[in-house]
Amino acid sequence: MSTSEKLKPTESELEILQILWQNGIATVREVHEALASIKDVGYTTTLKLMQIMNEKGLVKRDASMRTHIYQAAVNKEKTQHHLLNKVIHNLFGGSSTQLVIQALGQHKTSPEELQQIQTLLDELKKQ
Amino acid sequence: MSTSEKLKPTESELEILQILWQNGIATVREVHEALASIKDVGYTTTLKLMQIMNEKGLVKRDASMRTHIYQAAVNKEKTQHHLLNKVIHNLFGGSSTQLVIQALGQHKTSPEELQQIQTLLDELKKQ
DNA sequence: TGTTTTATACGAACATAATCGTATTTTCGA
DNA sequence: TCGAAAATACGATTATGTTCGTATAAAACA
Repeated sequence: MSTSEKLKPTESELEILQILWQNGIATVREVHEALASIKDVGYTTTLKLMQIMNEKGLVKRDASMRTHIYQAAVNKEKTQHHLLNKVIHNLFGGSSTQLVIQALGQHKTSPEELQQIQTLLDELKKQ
Repeated sequence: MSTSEKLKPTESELEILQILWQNGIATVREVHEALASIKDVGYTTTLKLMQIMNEKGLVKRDASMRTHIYQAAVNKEKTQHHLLNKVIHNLFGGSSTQLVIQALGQHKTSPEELQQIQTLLDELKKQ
């Protein structure tokens, strides 16, 4: 599968990637438990999804033991970057500023976070 | 269709909504020309999509004349808000700050836009 | 007026994603 | 050791989205 395609996981695949990004490595059972805690899903469904993700190259697995060990095969930041660009393009007419304004406006942001953004903003202003 | 469902247009539907949000009203022909200028698509495909969107309640149409007049039936800002929340949740673990930082970091932002964000940031800091 | 163009309606085909049942194998505990 | 539990493989089904061909009707026009 192409690099660009690999950065376009489906929504279900993204849920699994989130868990793998967080855990580093995990078995199907572990991923499934995490998923089952937030939604109603059967074990073999999770298994099948992870098998498909393996075929697509979204995850890697160590199949040397009976219980396979999975890990993400795509970079978290790259995936975020790619999907965020799509949102900016599809939803905000290409203006990241519009997106930023919407995002800041609709959520409660702590003073610490505001400071974090301020720091980044100051740096951008310098250039 | 439920309100929440209506805020989840597919990618193709979103392309059409963008055009309608921009134009206010438009015929199938007009929407199609706009689409055809950016991608390869047949007229009846665009027509069918807009018919489906009408059934779903994503658009409204005036069918009193032979050439129907379409307009968006969902609010642009609400749709942006809803989909952005999904991205924040699915992709950034619920942290809008992380999204903002990524968005600002990966794009060239003009001084005017930076100022715009600064103004918003100042307001948020006051509260 | 007769032919060509333009419009909508609608079904069918195709692609992709998601879900789950069943078969098979392996492991482990009573 | 034997049966239950746990794991993977895999096919089948269902749902959804996308694409387009054909039929039909209305309008334009030569």
